[in-house]
Amino acid sequence: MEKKDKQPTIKEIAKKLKISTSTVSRALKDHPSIGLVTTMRVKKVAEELGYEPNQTAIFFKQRKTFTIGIILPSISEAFFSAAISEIEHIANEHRYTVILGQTADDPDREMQVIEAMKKHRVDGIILSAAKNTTEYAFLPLLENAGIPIVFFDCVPNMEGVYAVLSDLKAGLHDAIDLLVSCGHSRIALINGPSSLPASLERYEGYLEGLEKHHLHLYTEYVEATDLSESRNLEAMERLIDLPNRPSAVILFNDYVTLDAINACRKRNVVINQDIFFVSFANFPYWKYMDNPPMASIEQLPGEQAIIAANKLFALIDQPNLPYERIVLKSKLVKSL
Amino acid sequence: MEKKDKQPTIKEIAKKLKISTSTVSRALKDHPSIGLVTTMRVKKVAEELGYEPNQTAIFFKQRKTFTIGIILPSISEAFFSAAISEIEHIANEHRYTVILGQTADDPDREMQVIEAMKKHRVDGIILSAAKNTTEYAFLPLLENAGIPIVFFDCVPNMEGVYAVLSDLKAGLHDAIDLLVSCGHSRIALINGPSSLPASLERYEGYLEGLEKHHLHLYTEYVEATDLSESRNLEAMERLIDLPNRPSAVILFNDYVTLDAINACRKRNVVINQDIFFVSFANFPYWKYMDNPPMASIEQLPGEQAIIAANKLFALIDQPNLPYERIVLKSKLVKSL
DNA sequence: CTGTTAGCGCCTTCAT
DNA sequence: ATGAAGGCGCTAACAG
Repeated sequence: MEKKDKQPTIKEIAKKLKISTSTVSRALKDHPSIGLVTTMRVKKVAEELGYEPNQTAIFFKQRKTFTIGIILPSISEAFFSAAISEIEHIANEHRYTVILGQTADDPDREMQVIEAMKKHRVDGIILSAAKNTTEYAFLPLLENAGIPIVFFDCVPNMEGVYAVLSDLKAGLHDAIDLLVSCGHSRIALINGPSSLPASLERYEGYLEGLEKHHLHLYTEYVEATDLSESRNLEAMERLIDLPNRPSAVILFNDYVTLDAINACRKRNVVINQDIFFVSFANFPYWKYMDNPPMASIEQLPGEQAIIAANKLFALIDQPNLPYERIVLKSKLVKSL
Repeated sequence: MEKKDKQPTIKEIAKKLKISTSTVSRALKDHPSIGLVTTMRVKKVAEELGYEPNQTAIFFKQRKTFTIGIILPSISEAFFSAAISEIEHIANEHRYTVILGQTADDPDREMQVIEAMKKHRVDGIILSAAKNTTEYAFLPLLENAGIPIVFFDCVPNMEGVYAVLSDLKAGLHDAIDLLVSCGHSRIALINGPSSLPASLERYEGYLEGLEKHHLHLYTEYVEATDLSESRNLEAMERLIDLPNRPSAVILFNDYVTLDAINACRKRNVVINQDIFFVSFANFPYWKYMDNPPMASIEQLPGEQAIIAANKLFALIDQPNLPYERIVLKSKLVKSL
């Protein structure tokens, strides 16, 4: 199982030059106290031997791995892969490496991944929590191990953490303002599972929005789905079948919206004519669709990720920054 | 910069129990020669202290990091993020960690990322090469360092490597067969940059397909784009404006297709009526579109990734497997 | 300027 | 069944 590789070490360089390893070590990093000639000679031999410092030894010695972990429910979702992409960029600028973990929204998997990262001695973690994580048992563990963690997007509802998130409520208010200004009063909501904080937030924003415009809350206008395709379709079909069909629907996210669009197609309900959609944008391809939602509430995965990453690197340099909850105002983007 | 963390070590456990570190080390891994009682006592203390083995030390000692690198042009592209997701899964089953690098299709970045991974002493690398990498200068480096590498999707056109790719030509033949069977004879191709092997392969497949059906090759039916939105649009517009406009177009990939769809919309050319598309599938959302291509040549990112990952883990266990080029037959998927 | 020494945490012969 | 000792590759006091 051992690698057969016999990579050159500073020891060999030292032997070859009949000098000490410390001199080699210093020369290699241009330590000022080493003579120019020695430095040159060392570098030459290093070059010849194809020497490369053994990072694993350095990590070990420095007690630092120059590695951060990103943990997400799912890598392949556009929202998250956009985030990873940005974080990788920033990490790269800081000469850090990124290691990756997927939780599939399973709190147990999440715990495992975090423990694995802790074992790897990552210097920090960026986490978008599994949607139904309720206990953050890993927080004291990480705290204890001195590993800073920054949450983003799906963040615990508590003090004493670093978190970056988008303010969904503001987006919802804007959405309802827009719909009302377009003459809508029968506004429905297809929400996500009630277990999610994200769902609660949307619901509250929805209520507040209605209230602000003195619109009545029809309970049959509030649907919930577990985000599966079939449930998404059913939820939309129920709304379509209502005697007083809503004229506008706000949807939990773009994937729900895609299914809702299909439901409308099946029922011959014409989007942006018989019914109007406002969605939470996770889907970068609306501009290619014939019937996009009239507006999307942009959750800015890239921006969230960038802020989270910068915060993490700040924490790695300076571990005792005050806890902070950075809330990005989600922006309403009109597509029509 | 040093972490203040003072995590417990086997030494502390040893001191506490007044036994030697070697005993602790062995007890912790249930070495048969350690008495049951000692083992228990050791484990108990380890538990109490919240001991966790320092992986960086183990990596260092074992000369193995249980880490693999994935290097891709862009993490956020659906094709690649699907691949990452699968690879992360498999790595996880093998108790391996995944580190990530993006090249943005830049050969220099690619080289840097590979060097970084080499420094990290990853146990293996999975690489989808930058689209315009022509020299694979890193191969001897990795060879030398004993780091196995498996290419996937975008692979070097040479012997002596492990590669997984999909057979685009077969897909193209199927596509042309299908189009001809639907009565098309004016079949165009919007290809990618001629520098890409992937473009060449498509072009050859296209020629072969035409030939098979004794169709004439009209040079004006072959467009190329650098994959930018504007070039994609222009290419399609030129085809639309031809006096003998093609009745079907095969497109380099789905993103080109999306733009081509928009070009048609602008020009009031109705898709799946005035003109038909066959694309290479990188886009999982056609089922939600009103005017999808009539068929897609599926490149199976997930499958490619799974095979590549399995191959890599095989190589990590057994470094001298014969070189192999695994070609997946790309499947034509009809959407209409 | 350069060498000596010691040690990071763990594992592994080799003794006992 | 356990301990002692040495070393992985590199760095960083501390001495010269």
